[in-house]
Amino acid sequence: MLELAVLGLLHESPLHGYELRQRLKATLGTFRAFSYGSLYPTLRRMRDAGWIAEDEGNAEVVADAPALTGRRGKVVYKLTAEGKEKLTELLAEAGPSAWEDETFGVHFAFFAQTDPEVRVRILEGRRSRLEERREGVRATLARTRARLDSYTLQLQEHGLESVDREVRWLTELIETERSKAPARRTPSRPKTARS
Amino acid sequence: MLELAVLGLLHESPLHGYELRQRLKATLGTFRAFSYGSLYPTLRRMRDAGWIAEDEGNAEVVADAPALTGRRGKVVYKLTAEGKEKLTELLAEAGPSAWEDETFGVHFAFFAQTDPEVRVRILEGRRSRLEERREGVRATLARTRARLDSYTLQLQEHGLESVDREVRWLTELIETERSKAPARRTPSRPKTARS
DNA sequence: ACCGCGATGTATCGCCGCGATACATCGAGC
DNA sequence: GCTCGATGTATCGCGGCGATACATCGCGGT
Repeated sequence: MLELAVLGLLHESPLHGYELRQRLKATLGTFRAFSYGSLYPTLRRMRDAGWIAEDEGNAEVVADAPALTGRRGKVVYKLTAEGKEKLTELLAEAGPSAWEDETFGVHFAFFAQTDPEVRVRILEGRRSRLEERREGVRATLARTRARLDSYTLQLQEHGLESVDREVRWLTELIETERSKAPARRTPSRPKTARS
Repeated sequence: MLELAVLGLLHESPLHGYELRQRLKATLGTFRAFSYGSLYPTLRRMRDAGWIAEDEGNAEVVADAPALTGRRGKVVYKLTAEGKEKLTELLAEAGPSAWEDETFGVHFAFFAQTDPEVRVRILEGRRSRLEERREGVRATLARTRARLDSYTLQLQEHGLESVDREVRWLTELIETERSKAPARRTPSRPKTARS
């Protein structure tokens, strides 16, 4: 969700749309771009919801250009108290919504602001989500393999390897995360064998 | 685009929505799912455009259940002549639209039905698209690296590696493709499949 | 003999995000 | 003096998604 990303970014410092977009690119990299076609409407929505406020102050810049049709100046946004609250709430979210394809990366990008326990739960959730998908695809593939041409097959196998790779990455991250944290009475099973 | 996938699948045999969805899963695997929320509206659109036709014939099944509200039977779709034409047209598409993230996989899945020269051009286009993105992200990363926390950094680097991996995959495929084809000379005029 | 459940099957709704496009300002370099 | 690319705000249509609703069918369990 773009909202979390905007909240997370604005938590560091007030920004205007264009900067927000640059920061989004710098923060999410290959993972996601977020076009203006998403950004501006989202900003509007968030402002209407009261999570962010437009920080006027560059109004003088406008002064020298009088009655120009829709003269627009920079619009700087900053977090409101409700916005901070919402951010905290979203950051604490560790359920399914946080391990979806599109969402996970955003949550991960703001892990520095996330509670360590929540981090592990998101990581594990994401991993099982991926493992489920992998098994589903593997099952289907086993059933239909014979009927598929070589290109389709290669696509499937490449995809499966990609998923595998991400699972391995997540496993590493989980281990690092666990070793960083003082071995708190682990509520989840220490070494869940194969899933 | 879902349309290409549907056309490609129906080219093999007539199918109804549910089967189409199963085939979609079996064909695209991890790459994409395509929910019913996309499928049915698309089917409607394609029918209205005249690319596919509803193959009635299971109407008798309905007979024994008289005035049931919205009694629905299977709706089998098959390709029309225009649909076949459209499929040929889409399969010949080798321009930017074919190397987009969401589109590429669908094109690839139907490579068996695609002209060998077009295959190579799609593969190469996809690869440069990915390389461009990678360089862009690398540049941004070099500029901002110092300011990023370790999680953001890890996300970026994982993403970069994924892109790298796909580039390598594509390179292999291109080589295989070239060695399969009798080393034809530089394609007669790029035809620049703009659009 | 009955029931429930999961697979089969069609369909819609609201939301989100994308790419394209338009418009406007500004500094740098030719 | 001019164009060009970066900075900047904004909208539009559309394609896809997840959730949801509804209906039928065959199977296994009790």
